[in-house]
Amino acid sequence: MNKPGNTDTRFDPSAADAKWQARWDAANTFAADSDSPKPKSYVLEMFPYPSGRIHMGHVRNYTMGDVLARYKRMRGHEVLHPMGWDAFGMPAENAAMEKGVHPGGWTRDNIETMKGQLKQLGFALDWTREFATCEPDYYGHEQALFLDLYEAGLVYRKESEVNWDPVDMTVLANEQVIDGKGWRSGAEVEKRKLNQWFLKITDFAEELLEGLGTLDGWPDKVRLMQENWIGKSKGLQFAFDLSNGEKLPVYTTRPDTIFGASFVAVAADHPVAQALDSEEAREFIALCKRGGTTAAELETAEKLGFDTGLTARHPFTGADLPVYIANFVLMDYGTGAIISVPGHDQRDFEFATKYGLPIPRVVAASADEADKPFTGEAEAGEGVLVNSDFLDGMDVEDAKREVISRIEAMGAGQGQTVWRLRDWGVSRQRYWGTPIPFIHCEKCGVVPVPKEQLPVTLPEDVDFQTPGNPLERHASWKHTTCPECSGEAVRETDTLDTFVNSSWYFLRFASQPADKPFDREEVAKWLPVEQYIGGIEHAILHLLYARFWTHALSAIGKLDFAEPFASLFTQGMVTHETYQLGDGSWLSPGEVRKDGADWIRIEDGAPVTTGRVVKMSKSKKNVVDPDAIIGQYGADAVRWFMLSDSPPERDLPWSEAGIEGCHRFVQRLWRLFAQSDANASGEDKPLARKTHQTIAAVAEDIEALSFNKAVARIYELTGMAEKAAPSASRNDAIDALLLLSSPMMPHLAEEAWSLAGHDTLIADANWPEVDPALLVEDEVTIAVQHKGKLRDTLTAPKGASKEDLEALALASEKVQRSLDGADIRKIIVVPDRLVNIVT
RNA sequence: GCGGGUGUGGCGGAAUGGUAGACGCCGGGGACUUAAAAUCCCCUGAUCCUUGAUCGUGCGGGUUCGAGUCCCGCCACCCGCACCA
Repeated sequence: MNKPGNTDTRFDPSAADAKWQARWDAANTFAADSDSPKPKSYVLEMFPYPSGRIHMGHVRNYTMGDVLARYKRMRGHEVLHPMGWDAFGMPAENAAMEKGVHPGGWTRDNIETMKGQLKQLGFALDWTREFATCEPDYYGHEQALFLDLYEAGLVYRKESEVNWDPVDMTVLANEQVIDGKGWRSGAEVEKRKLNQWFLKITDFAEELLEGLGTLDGWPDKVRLMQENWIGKSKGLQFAFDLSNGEKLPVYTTRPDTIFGASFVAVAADHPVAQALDSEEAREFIALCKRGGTTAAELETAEKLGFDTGLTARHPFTGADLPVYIANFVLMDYGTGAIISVPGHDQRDFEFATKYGLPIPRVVAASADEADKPFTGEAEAGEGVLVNSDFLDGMDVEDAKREVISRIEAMGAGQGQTVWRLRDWGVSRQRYWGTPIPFIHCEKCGVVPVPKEQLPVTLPEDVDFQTPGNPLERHASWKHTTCPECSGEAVRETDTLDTFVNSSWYFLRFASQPADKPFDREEVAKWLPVEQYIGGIEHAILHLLYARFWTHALSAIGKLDFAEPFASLFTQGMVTHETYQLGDGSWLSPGEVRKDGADWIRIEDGAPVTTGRVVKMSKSKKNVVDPDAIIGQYGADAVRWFMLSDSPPERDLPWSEAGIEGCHRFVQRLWRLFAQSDANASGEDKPLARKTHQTIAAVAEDIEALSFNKAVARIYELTGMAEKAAPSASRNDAIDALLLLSSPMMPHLAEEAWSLAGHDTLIADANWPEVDPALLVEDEVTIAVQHKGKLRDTLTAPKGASKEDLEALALASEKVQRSLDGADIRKIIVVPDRLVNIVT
């Protein structure tokens, strides 16, 4: 270390932040070189939607990725750490409607603002690869990929009942309907029939499920959520002979309970139900359709049925089972018809109870409980088969196999796998999205736009004063000629779901040729993403779609790997206390202050109640704007706060006191450096040890993404160095502290590094080497226990023998007092750790 | 209902089955200062008979020389899915 003696003892972020950000930019420090011989690391955070301003959630997400990216660089990796914009989507159109601005202009303005904010935070991003998905040089390639998938038979169009959001006037995917309401608008979703474009994600159901097993770097929670979403179930499909001579296929996962069947039920929109022409039947079907789909309604919905008068012949007993229309049977799962076994399925139990149908027992805990009555609910568990003819005595699994093989032998049905996953409807009746590259011709039908005519670009002159799709209303845009017959034709006016945009952006970051979406070899240099970081809210939608695109592109030979993200980390939210007036209205943190033990509104002293600490949201006004905080404390303090205290997967409660503390530490570390004596000499062994232990531990912590622990260790070493007398060891400790904290506080680290006489950037420095000899202590503290409780601690040389430790422990006065002459039965010695005396 | 997770001081949280509460925040006391800011030092789980001891990681059991950590049974809260046959 070589530092001028008169270094200012205050660190001024307002000068240093901009200075170093400009240096990194000028030197292209963080541009990733695909041809570098170094090992490659791709660190990616979920790219933001340009909603207007960066919020604290972004800051936390990108700070974590940044620390990892900078750390990897210091570890000699060539790091790809890009940033871009998920720039299509409805808020832009809402802004257009509300403020009369163009969605494109609004979006591009937001991008500029937010990019400036990200730059202020000093992220080590490769801005040369930046793109926005709303520009033709991105979405044009997306259209090409969509056509590739079409050629591979993975894109199709069909009329289907869709979830129509009456407020946003658009179609929603199943995944975008939450409790029967639109995920964005919150409006009650209606059913409509429309011609829709679909992606055949179901072709990959098995693959996507199996792939989860290879994703060791993913949280179990997310894998499980995806597994449940894909929803594989194995069972039996077989057909009943109906009394009207028709066949009725049903699906069941419990073929073992077939002898317990007491009725058959079909969905209201099942053909068997639709074919009934009585007035009562039509009324009942209408009643079912009206039934709400919200969680609360489903929970409390009474089981309702309508006896069709038809009967179904049991394949083994020959008994005639009544056929009902039931409101709890879903048309789009299995065959839309079920075989009902009330004894062993709760829904069937409720239904049978209501309509007085028999509830036979066919599974019991043991054979002698074959006639045990039910206690008010169905028993869905394991057991042994009873009252079931040839199945009696078998366990559930054997009985399933037996029934399936007998049904198969009879030719009445077969074992079958059913999935919960549906194909992905990607049509949106929206302007601000990727135009779907197809043309409708009266003569030739639906014709893909030839690739050489891509991109199909959005028209700029559109109006948003009328609801619905502006592309549909545009005077000229949709009128074109058919690529096949050259006759008059119209363009598809639907645009793609924005989840398509985010399903391949990570490929485009890795490789962006002008003439194609990506270069396969170039992509292979970087992918899969080594560490992907984002919010848990994307556990299913985005992550499943992105996996599907990668699997699909791999299947059609465009990629050499199927899974895009080797490791996934889902960070917690940034939360803040909430403030409310007596009338329930929310106040922002800036409007209130603490007055003694109470909280009041600054403006008029009105009493304020403090509420739960919840996710920052505009509606509860508990937001803190990053810009203001950066202006006040500088980027490093904000970054440090984002990493401190809370484990990254948990929520982080923002507090004024917390950021103050971080600011204090920034200054404290700076002061330690500024007030050090560069010419000091001499060794301080304990400090040197602590330094090397810290280097090793911080590296481990960062690799495990345990930033809060890394932060705590840096505090510890700082504290020890502050108290130590000047020495060469102390200067080494300060050097190490600058290096270790440089991924977290890069501006301070650069400033100090340059003042210390380095003419290179600390961003380009290597992670400090650990001296293994200094990792081990030569003296250790030994705990001495008696009766399982700590009685004394003593110091012993590292590696002392059991006998020595035993003797040392027994020599302790405190231990002797505790023993009080009792007989010693046993002494347990854990070397370098403890001695436990048992009496 | 099904599945998963989490419970440790006033708060955020540490702790390979081996000294519970590292580190930070808040709070209290003191130093420096004309004063303030900044900074520094000390204290800060509870209780008691306070040189010390007892209790203490949601609750109840268990395994162990030793349990926040492992096992069994509960409770509370959070998240996901949800008439999926």
